[in-house]
Amino acid sequence: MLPQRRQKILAAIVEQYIETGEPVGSKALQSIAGLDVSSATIRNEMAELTAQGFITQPHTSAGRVPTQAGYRYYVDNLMKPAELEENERRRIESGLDYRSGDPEQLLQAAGETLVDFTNFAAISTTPSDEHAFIKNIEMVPVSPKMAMIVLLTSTGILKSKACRTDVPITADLQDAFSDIVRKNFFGTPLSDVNTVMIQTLVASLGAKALSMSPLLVTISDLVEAASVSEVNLSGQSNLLGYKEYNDNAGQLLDFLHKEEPLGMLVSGSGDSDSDIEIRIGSENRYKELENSSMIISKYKIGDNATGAIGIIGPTRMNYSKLVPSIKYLTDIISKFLSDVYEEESSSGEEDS
Amino acid sequence: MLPQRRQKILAAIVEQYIETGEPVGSKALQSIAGLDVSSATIRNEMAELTAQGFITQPHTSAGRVPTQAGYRYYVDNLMKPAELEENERRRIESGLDYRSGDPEQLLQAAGETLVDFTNFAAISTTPSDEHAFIKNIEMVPVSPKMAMIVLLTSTGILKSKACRTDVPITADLQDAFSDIVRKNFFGTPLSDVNTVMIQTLVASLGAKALSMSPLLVTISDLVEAASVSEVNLSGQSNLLGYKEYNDNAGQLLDFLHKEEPLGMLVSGSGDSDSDIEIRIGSENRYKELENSSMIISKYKIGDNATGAIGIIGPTRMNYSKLVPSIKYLTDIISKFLSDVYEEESSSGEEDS
DNA sequence: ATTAGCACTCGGGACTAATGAGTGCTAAAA
DNA sequence: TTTTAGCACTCATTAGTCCCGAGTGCTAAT
Repeated sequence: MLPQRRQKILAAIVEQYIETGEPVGSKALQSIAGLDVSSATIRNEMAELTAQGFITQPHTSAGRVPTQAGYRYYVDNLMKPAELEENERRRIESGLDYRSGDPEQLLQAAGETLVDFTNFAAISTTPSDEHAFIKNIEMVPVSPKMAMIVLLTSTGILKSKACRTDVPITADLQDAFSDIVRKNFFGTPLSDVNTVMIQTLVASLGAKALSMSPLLVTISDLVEAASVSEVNLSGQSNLLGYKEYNDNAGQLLDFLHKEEPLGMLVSGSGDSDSDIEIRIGSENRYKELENSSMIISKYKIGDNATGAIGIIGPTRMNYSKLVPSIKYLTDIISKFLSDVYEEESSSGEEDS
Repeated sequence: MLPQRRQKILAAIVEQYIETGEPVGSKALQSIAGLDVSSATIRNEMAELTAQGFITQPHTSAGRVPTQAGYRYYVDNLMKPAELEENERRRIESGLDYRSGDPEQLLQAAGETLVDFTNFAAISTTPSDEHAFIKNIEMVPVSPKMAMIVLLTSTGILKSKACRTDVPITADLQDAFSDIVRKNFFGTPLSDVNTVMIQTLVASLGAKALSMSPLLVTISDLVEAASVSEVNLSGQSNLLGYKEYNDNAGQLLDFLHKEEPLGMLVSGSGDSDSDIEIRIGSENRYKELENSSMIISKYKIGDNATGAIGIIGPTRMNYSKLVPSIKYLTDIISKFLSDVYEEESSSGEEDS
């Protein structure tokens, strides 16, 4: 634990640097930190902080800049989360519009809101619920040998896909299909639908197997698509403006562009004790992010489904202001989604 | 019309500049242009070309660079579209995968292909067909007071939206709904569905009006969504690499980010005599694009539906190579989509 | 009409000098 | 023992200067 005064100085350095982006020197600190000591004393403390690895100087004759460890210490011990102002609250709320009832849209909107609000890039995932089950499957004929299959899950995710069949689609076929679907899929957890399950089912169909097979494979595809939580990134171009990325912003954008690691980004470390996670610089496991920080917050729907939303920006970001904003946004999302979830859960299995 | 030799020189300048990005001088041209004249003669011609506004020099002691007018003249009169090599063909083809039957996906894939192939940004629109009509509308109950409405158009576009109802959804309601839908919407051109039409319909329902209203409004929304051709942009981050955008790439990306003008970009000038359109620098109506060129190609499905696909990049792009590539890609798209269209058109109105 | 020759221009790189913010250290003061 | 004043030192940054060389435009000869 750092001595009181040194903490104060570190906090002042971090906050000042976050605000101005310039290395901060001992003189400047004198007035900012509210300490009644001379700049020389502060310099001594700063030398200590430097030795301990919390701050560093870009070059000999410059002020100090927080290191990653410095940010970490600040975030863990010194930072006082700011109170959200009323107009900020409103701003966050007004960005979210949840009439549509579609979780994917809500998360998208939440991302956009964060982008507007923070001027960073935002990342969000649609809820993934290991206990989600199939609510409904519909087949909509499109042409003699083509149909749309529509899948709806208990979490409100809707997926659809076109499917070409080998044989013409007749009324009989449709009836048979909805029969099979009703018996085998309704209420089935998404995780239970896999290739083996589909093949076993096809095998059991006997004569109908040939005509049904493509349709069932399509169902499998849809379930797959619905299981994977979608990762959404927006506001990347905001990052271009920050001088810390300067010339190699392209690299970062390219990295963010290929979706694969994004899921990893938010899934992150398993310590679910805290609902908000701050990752600074190389704490992100990717070297492309070594100059970036993420603030990731998990939302919950009921007890099972979870997802995450957060931001990506330069390590020099206003943590104390951003954390409460993201927390607030997450709360709203959780509430919205839980409402719908409740509604749906209570609906039972009524059919027409 | 420029004299033969001057044309040759202009072409050489444009091509050389496109290749190297460096201003090209008289000496260099001597060997490139294949002219057996001295550099002094070439200088005289260059002076003429400069006077005519086709080329310019960045500073007094530098070589020449094509002006916008220079590119234009080159593109209109001098450029010989390159033959596509076999492996380039394959590369384009392999990027497109049209098993899914979903036009939106195909266009998306086409965009990605262009991005990979050209290293520029790609833009594409989904087909818009003024004669498109409603093929099917389904209602899928989700919870007591909530349903998914799914719309399918004759062009294969599928849209869905959640809808909250004021009264619980009963089997009766569902039957009534599909009855109304069948009678009033099936086969209706998208353009015929509008607020007035919906209101008239609601008014005619009498007692059922209250329960149906939200559902019908949702249909209206869906039709709206299906009518508007979606604009897709990808590969923006590629543009960061080009030094012509240097420091203000952010501006361009921001511009491309807000979707609104994108539709305008591709809809463009009405001269439909040529299926491929090249817009150089300020020929694009937006000042953010004054250093960019677009190559836009229109695809057709049957006789009605059209859309566009193209690229955006710095004016210094290899027009003679890109034009045939994009043309080829467009041909493939047209073919793919037309195939499905035929299939669907021939399907008639069979119902289950 | 073409060409050789030449003076001229000017961006960019290399080098130098001056500036000044900020430091670390030392020795005196509290 | 802690704090402070003072001072020499470092080094990024900026401005100034010089020089090089690619490329030009012009003129006079072919």
